[in-house]
Amino acid sequence: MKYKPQSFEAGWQERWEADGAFRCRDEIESPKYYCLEMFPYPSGRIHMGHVRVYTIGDLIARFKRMRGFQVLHPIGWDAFGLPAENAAHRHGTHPARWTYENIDFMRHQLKELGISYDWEREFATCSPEYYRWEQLFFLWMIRDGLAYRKRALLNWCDECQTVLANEQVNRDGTCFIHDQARVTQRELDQWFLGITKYADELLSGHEELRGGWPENILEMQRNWIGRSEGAEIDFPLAGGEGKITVFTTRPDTIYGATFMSMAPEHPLVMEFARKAGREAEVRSFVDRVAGQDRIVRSSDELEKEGIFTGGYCVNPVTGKNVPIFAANFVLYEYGTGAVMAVPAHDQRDFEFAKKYGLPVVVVVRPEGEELRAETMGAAYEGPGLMVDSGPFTGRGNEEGKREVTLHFEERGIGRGKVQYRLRDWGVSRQRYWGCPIPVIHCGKCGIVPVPENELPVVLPENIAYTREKGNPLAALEEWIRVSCPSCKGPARRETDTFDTFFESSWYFLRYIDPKNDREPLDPGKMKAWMPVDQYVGGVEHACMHLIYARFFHKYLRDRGLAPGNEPFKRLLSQGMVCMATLECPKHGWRYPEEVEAGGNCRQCGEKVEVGRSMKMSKSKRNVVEPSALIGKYGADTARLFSLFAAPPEKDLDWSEQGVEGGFRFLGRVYRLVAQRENSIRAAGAFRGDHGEGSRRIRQVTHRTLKKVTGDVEERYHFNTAISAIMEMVNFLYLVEDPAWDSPETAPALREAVEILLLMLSPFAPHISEELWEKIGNAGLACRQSWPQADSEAARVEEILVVVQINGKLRARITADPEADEEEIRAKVLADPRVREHIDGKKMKKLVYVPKKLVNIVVG
RNA sequence: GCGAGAGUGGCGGAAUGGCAGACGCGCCGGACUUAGGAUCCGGUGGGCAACCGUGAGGGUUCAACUCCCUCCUCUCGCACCA
Repeated sequence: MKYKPQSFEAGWQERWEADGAFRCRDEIESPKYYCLEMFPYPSGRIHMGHVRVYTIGDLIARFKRMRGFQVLHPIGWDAFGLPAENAAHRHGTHPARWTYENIDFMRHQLKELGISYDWEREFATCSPEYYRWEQLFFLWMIRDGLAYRKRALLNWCDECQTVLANEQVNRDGTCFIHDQARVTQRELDQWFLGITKYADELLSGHEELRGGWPENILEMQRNWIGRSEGAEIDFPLAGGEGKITVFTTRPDTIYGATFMSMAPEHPLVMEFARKAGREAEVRSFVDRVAGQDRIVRSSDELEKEGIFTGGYCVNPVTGKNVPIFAANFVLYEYGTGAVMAVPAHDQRDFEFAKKYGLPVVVVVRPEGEELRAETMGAAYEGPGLMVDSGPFTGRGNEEGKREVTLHFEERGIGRGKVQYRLRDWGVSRQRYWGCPIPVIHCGKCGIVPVPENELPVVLPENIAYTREKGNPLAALEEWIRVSCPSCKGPARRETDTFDTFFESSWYFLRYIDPKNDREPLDPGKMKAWMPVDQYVGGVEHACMHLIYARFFHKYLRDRGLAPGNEPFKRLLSQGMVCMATLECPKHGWRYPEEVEAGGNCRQCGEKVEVGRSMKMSKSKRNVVEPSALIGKYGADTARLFSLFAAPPEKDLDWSEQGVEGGFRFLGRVYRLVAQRENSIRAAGAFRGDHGEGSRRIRQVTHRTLKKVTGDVEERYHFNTAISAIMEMVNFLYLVEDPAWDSPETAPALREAVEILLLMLSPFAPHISEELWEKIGNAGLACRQSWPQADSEAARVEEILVVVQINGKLRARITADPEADEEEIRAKVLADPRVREHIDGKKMKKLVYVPKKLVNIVVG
């Protein structure tokens, strides 16, 4: 009679597989439902974050299946990426082998959790059968002018002889492997995708997503795309040819532009310095700033710094010469990399001007107030009237923005411009373990796309990991040397590979048609199955992945492959899994198993300090191994606790004791049913009430069913759904023994248990199957229809009305559910506790909230 | 600095503007038992009480955890967005 999940969970997993319970046919036979969780990077083993996201997705998938939908619930592997190469360097394992071994292990772990995937659709993005198609997409993008080449600055480590990701650069600007090596900026030709062409649509698409996506994610994307309206203005160079174009959102302040700031990386900076003989000092400033970590450079703490380049340009409206500075806060990647500085009306410029003694000229003043440059303690960034602005003086500054821009357009020295913060997507990576970029470099013809019929360009896997430095592909001469598809002369393959976000930008489409070897995607199937009805994943992908995937989908839509404008109808972004940290004064972070029950370090016996709950991470050792957890409590407990401990979008605090509670609850369910097994089997189907006991049981059953259905379907409040099920179980435990065998109540109890097991099935599927079978049912529980709540049975015979006097709770009365206001009012006023509070006082008001509350205001 | 969130018992958390603390953990008590760290049953915000209690202070309302304003603290994201 003991609940031993280890004795039956694996058996049910085999049964599901054998029955093809989660296989999804291509042909749609009932309303489709596409439930997708963000696919994992095969890092080695799954962690609690995975358990959480896949459990949430599985709950939804299983629920929708029982609701009669044809559910597509696939899984695969985001299998290209840096860690595989790092592992190769560290342990000498080939990235391919490392990756496929990890996949095998993690697949096993996911199966152990009992997630209801259609495994027939599984793929790894590192297989040529997958990536060949994105090579094709890329060729289309080149043809459509969406993919183009541009020089871009990258982190370069001389020791590694390769480009580093931002995360591989230490804070102090050194390499993560060679902490003596200074990371420098190097300009390389890179492939870019013109995502900014879709910037406006990515923004306006939010209208379609509103309601289905969390508002905070949309907000984050909005800020990421960062549309701003302003103007480009040309500043001629003083005493020479050429001009510098700036972007500004404040063309109305042009008369106050007293200097110009440029990004230190801007090529013109050194040019000015050379001409002015200031090369040495400017070079040292530029090197220092460029070497700074990006985070450091963008930090608020960073003091605004700059250096005079030696160059001047001319303010086009005042005609005055303005000095050009290189400044650490100007970003090369945004706008034109140069900013007109208006110290009176921009705080950064103000601080900069004060520091370097540059003139401050007021050109906008708040209405009805004076503003004097000499007495200003900070920039005035608010609205007002334009002053000292030539013909625009006296104009409101909002109006001025438009008129100044118009004026420039007429003179041909400026133009209105919408600028995005979003930048085009650089997809080139100088790495081995990625999808080869299918182009060939020919000395004569330049860049030549690999002909479509020669795809895929297969990533050669027969490489030895002896080479320590650089991209191993670059050393594979036999692979690199090809003849030019165009002139047949000698040429060389591109050795860069794609950013791995490329793979994750369309995998959700490929799941619909994973085996197609004639074309990337069958448009008919796409039309039938897209969009993804529910996408589940972490908030860390709010901007990059989710914007790239939306962009890709829009591009494929334009190519006629993907239907609709948006790929993900609903998004659930789940919170992090956190756990308290344990810190030994001698040994630092401790794993839970490194600490004795009494709270002392196993190694030294010192008292271990229990720290606040933080995101689970190996480095802090505050982790729980899913497999260990499943081994001890079973998959159902792991799942149940993940869903019960917090609502999905909030962070979840892991607690071993909480897990125990979940296990105990499932044990209670198990014993409740297993102990009554024979009685339940013997009971007939429910055919109508037989008295008060039966009615009461059915009332609880159907009220619970109603609540659980609503919580899962409408509110996505899985934790409260579970607590409702717990209440129902508590109730069933209080049912007296004879009732289980009495013909009056047994059928209602049988119905209660069946509904209980079906409700539990998406949360804790294994125990539900086990008990479902135990009470004599043949088919799989997960294939049953979600039960229908009988609202007649759920009806209560009495309602509780709360009585407040002056807003304070003073009494409770019960009434007939059909009672009208008159009856309830009379009943309330007759209540002795109410009389006590109102007698002798003047009744000013009586508020009646139907069937719920009466509030009497007395004076 | 900007942006997004969150502050409710000892803990995780409940509560369409309508009984604050459902459910679970922990703790306390009881039953069963040779035994209990199993199981079952019950109790459990503070205060002797009137009452007081949802980060602090204001406001709106018959009624505020919930709406509005000011502030504090914490978490997350960020590319100083000109």
